[in-house]
Amino acid sequence: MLQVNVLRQNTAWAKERLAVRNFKQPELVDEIVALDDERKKLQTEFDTTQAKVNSASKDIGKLIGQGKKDEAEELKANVASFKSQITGLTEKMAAVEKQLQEKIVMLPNLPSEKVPPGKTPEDNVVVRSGGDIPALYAGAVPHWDLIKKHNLVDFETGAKITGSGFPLYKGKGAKLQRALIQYFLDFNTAAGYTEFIPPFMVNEQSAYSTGQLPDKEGQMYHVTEDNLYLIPTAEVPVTNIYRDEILKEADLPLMLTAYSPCFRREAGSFGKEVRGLNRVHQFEKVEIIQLVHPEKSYDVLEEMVAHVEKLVQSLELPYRILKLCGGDMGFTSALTYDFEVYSTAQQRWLEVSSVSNFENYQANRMKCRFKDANGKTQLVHTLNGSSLALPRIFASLLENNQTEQGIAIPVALRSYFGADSIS
RNA sequence: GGAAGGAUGGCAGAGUGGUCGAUUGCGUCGGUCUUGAAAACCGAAGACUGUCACAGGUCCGGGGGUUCGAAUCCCUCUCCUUCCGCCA
Repeated sequence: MLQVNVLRQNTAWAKERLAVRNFKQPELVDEIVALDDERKKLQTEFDTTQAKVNSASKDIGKLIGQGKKDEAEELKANVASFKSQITGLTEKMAAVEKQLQEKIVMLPNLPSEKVPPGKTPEDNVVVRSGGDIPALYAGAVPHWDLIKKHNLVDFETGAKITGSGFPLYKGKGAKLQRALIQYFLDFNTAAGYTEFIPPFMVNEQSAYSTGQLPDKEGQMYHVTEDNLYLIPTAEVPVTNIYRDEILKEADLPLMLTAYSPCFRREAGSFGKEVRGLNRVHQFEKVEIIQLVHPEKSYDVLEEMVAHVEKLVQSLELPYRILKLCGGDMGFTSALTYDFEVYSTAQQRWLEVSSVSNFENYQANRMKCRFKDANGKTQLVHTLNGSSLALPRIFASLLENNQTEQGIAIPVALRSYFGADSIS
């Protein structure tokens, strides 16, 4: 969440920034500042009253020690009036704090100055592209047909076991999936990331810290019996490793990577959008996460984009990198780059990675800080990105590499997959 | 699931109603000494809030209660450890 002090000191600027993402309630900023002022006023009042009680209590202790029972009793009577004031103030403060909290979590992150204006995905800006779109042979088909032909994924049985959107990978399909995961993790750890396998369910607090709650409640599967959520991305458990921690400046940057299945309810899409592996309820993903010094986060964002770009290049896929416009950015992000690969048989771009700088938005919710050179505690900046999401990579590999003989496996993957092709 | 015992500052570990925000040890950071380091000695270090700066307030797993006063007593929740049961 945003820091109230920042809003107080830069109210006009904050509203301007929120307008970039077409945020509809700029008046919330004023309301939040006003509530915080009210909170401070009550707090001061509370503190001075409490101070009186504290000093009286000390005096009572001394008087009893000296055997002056009567004087002690007199003081006790005085304290009683303060107590009722304190009770009233406590109630008021709790009410104000509750309102403040409710409103401040409704504010999304402030977009960075680098975010292009715009409302829809059409307004995203292509910053780079690479790889060649292959010329497919006449009989080329979309990945769902290739999957059938080579018996790689069984959607129907997945639907029988669980429901639609829960693919059952089998045979070479399962092997390819495993090869990709292994390759991605090796690629990330070689670049200095430490590998984790996190819990696949998180509690409320963790989901709240990274911003899935309270905003995107419906996106996650919720196990009500134990009040746990199935993770929509490894970002949630892995970022939360450092919740409520005060790190040393020398610890930064922390570079973390993790494989996990991801569970998303994603209601509302239909048709081509969700055909095959384009959009599913359970998918695999390898994530990279960094916790960094605030001054470095934008450089690190570019590094992470370059890292993912190298990975995509090594898979020999045609890709482009988009800088997301204000209207298309996630709630907690300050700047996001999306990676898309071209799915040649479907003739459409598929998002395979999203790399974001959250600045201190998540860190403020998580209370993740570090001690700087002057001994001051500051919030860290957090970043994350997919490196990479599996299903669409899987789909585009099949589509782009299909020939009349079968499906060619990119060189980088061959030792992991154990073969040059699927035929 | 049953039984018992725990949760205190970076770590270990005292503290069972009043000068305890907390003894001590280790670790950390300064300084002295040293060519440098180690050792030794001296000293400094918690977090949050708040203030121009002080002051003040809050924090001993979370929440609630008793009391003039709670790390300390009571209730409750969570987590951990050990034993039993079950189990990949």
